[in-house]
Amino acid sequence: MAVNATAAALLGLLRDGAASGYELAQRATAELGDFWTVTRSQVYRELTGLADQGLVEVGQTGARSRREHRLTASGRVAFREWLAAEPGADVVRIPLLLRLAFADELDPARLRELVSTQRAAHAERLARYRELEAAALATGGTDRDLVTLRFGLRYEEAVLRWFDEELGPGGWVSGRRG
Amino acid sequence: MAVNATAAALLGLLRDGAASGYELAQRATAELGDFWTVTRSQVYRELTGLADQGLVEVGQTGARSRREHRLTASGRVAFREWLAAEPGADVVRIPLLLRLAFADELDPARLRELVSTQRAAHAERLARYRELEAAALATGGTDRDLVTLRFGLRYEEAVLRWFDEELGPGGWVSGRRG
DNA sequence: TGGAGCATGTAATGAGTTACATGATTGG
DNA sequence: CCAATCATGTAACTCATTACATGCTCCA
Repeated sequence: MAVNATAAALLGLLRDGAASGYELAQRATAELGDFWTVTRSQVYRELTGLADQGLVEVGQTGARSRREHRLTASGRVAFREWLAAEPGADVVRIPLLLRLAFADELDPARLRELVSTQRAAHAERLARYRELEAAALATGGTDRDLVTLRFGLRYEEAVLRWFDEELGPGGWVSGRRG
Repeated sequence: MAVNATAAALLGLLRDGAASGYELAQRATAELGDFWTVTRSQVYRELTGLADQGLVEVGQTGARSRREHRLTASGRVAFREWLAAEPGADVVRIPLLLRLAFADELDPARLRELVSTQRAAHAERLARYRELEAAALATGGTDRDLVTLRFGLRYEEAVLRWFDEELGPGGWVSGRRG
């Protein structure tokens, strides 16, 4: 009864109550959105698989062909098994890095532009995370609730520092060295 | 003539000379390995597409069905276009984070184990990056050659700090708080 | 000279994204 | 009552990984 991470995430979300695929996709975005993206299509595909394995139970078809999915006992077991299994390797893919690796053939002005746009995007994310953190703390969030958010915070901070120290004024993108 | 990032990477690597798919896969691992993984199967798939579009030229079939691929003029143009295009969004997927989000249902001892295994893996990577950096500096590597490596360094440093401050002694995984 | 290992490529499968179709609700 | 919007799901496609097959080379 091995499930993949995305299917497992759905099982995890179903602990909060039965749901349609649409709802699950929403829960996923709300609760995991920033560090584990799941699209609706994935949800439906995985739910089909989970139902085939008896890990979720599909209810009657309601309005707008809505089908509610409920976690079964074996679904809960499978979820716990996945939870205790060794996590897979991280996937980190930064399109900007790939371009930097080949930047010898890129016009310097355009390069500076790319870099500054990307930096702005990261700065924005960091700002958002800070707001989320403040909001969580204000409403009594525990460390537990914040671990994943804090990961995001540290990640964005590190990335920004990298931008500024490696690519900023003094870095090779602005033309002083390299 | 829009190409995806992986195909573009192959075009970029082909600037260093014609190559078989196998060789390209090796170059990709050697030169981009740590921040842009490319499998052999991907290489062949993309090469087929690139050949169809006339962006690479396929030579005669040699020993072991080896086919050499050469960058064409339009291939070079397509490469430059990709290079100057806006990079896509980062993909960062950390299976451990997903587990942490659901860790309420995980046995604390097992959780500590998972965390410590993952931490060790990151520490190892950091050490490797540091060696690579030292080696690069020793052989006269410029900042340009080091940007991507430095990204990896900062990333791993940030991740380790996160481990230690959020999950280490005092963090909720070791049971003091939360 | 034959087997270990490298070089080369293919097939099958799984995961993720984009685009599409349609049925209910609801506020104006 | 109808137009906008939300809820729901499907189909088609692209991208990525795993498993497989086979042909050279080379050295013990």
